[in-house]
Amino acid sequence: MAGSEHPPFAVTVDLVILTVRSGRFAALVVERGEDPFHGRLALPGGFVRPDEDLPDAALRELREETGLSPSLGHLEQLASYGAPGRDPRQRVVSVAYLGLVPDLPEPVAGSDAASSRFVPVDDLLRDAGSLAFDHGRILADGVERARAKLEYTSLATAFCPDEFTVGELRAVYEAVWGVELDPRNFHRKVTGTPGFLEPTVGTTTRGGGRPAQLYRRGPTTALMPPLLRP
Amino acid sequence: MAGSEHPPFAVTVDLVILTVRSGRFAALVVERGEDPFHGRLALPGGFVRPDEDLPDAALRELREETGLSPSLGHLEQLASYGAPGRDPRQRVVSVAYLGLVPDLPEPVAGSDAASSRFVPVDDLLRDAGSLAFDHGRILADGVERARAKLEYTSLATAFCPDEFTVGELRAVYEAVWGVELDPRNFHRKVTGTPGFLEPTVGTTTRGGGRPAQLYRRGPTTALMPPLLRP
DNA sequence: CACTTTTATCGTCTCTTCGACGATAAGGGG
DNA sequence: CCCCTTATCGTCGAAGAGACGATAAAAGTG
Repeated sequence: MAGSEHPPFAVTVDLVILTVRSGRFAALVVERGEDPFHGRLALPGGFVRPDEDLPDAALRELREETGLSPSLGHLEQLASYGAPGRDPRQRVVSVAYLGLVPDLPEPVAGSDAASSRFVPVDDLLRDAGSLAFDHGRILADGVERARAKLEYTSLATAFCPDEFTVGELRAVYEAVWGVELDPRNFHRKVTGTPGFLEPTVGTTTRGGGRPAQLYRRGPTTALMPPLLRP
Repeated sequence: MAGSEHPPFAVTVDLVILTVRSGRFAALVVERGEDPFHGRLALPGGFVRPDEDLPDAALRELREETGLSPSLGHLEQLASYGAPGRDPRQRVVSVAYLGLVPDLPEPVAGSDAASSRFVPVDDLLRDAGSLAFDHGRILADGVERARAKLEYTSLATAFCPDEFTVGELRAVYEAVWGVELDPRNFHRKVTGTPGFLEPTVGTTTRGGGRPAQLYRRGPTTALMPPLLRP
């Protein structure tokens, strides 16, 4: 409001990058190479540049830390965290972004953090303090947001490759929610929601059993009615 | 990430304070008394102090601008906005908060902004640019969040006084969503959801017609199944 | 006071959707 | 060929939602 001088703040972006990897819901973390929290795990992130928009900073950090572009997947703002003392060095307000990416060969370690890797969220959240700063809370918020959005959006497909089967999509839901879903009811629901899945010409038999129809993401983003957690 | 010097940022909070006032969904705005945007309407807000947490800054601004404490009502973080150039004076990252308050006698004009008042959101959103800075977008985001949360939470009661009738609650939904709801189905839904409403001893006849049972907020926060917009 | 208007509250009917689960289809491995 | 695995289709019963009729209880009006 006032035109007076403002206090000094640093602004960073932190990234909650989630994927499903061999049946486990996992988040991307880096090992810190300096104090504070030297050697501890942390979310990837970094300072916003003077003339950079917040989503651009998030995309840049994602690219730097993982070599990923979220063209595959999804990136959205999660929340901001600015408690005094959350960074012992200075006052930092961090804008967290939530990204969902398909299972990748390897999180191609970029320049910033050669030590980046995916770790199951259960392990990271088991005890608060396994992550540096307040990253445990940020991760928990991101995980809950992702779990909630699977219910009423088609975002689960962001965890899948370009083409996928209903069974693979179900495995995403089961890993993210940590539950088992009835294959028959799940199949009815996702194939019966117009615009959720678009069948392709191919079928596949990866995974054994009867060959399954391959699908691609459809144009629908909102699931109405939703697919509720049991 | 790096310990190098950070660029200069200012951090502010902006408030989207919503209420339902004589049947209209309205937001609190102030008239700016200085450049830029002198004389234009804007959301209340201000700079975060050096040792102040973000929610504390939001509560302080709310109190300063309206004399309100959100003990009645609800306050949650909405999103952050930090595009370069959104404030022509300097680089500002603003953390927006969403507040829901019951209808008040008058938005007791505080010290900062004697000109604060509630204006129907339709009027404010009709043309982008009716609000200063990017406050039109922030308001739109807050309005959409409020509309969505009425579906699957009991937050509509935050717009009501301590005791209220089912009809008054329905009027909240109708004003926020801009639709008409069937009084019978609505009554069945809200009284049939355990923990949503707790009956009190009294009844009232304000508004004419048959006297109505008075209710208080119940402990339930999540509406399951939700009350969907028509 | 009889009558109309207004709002509240209770019920009924139908349709959709969901969860549980049976049945069949179509691959691979022995 | 038999078995195991996964995919896909169907059926049944219960729950919830929208449409809407019916009754209740006040205030206003002649």
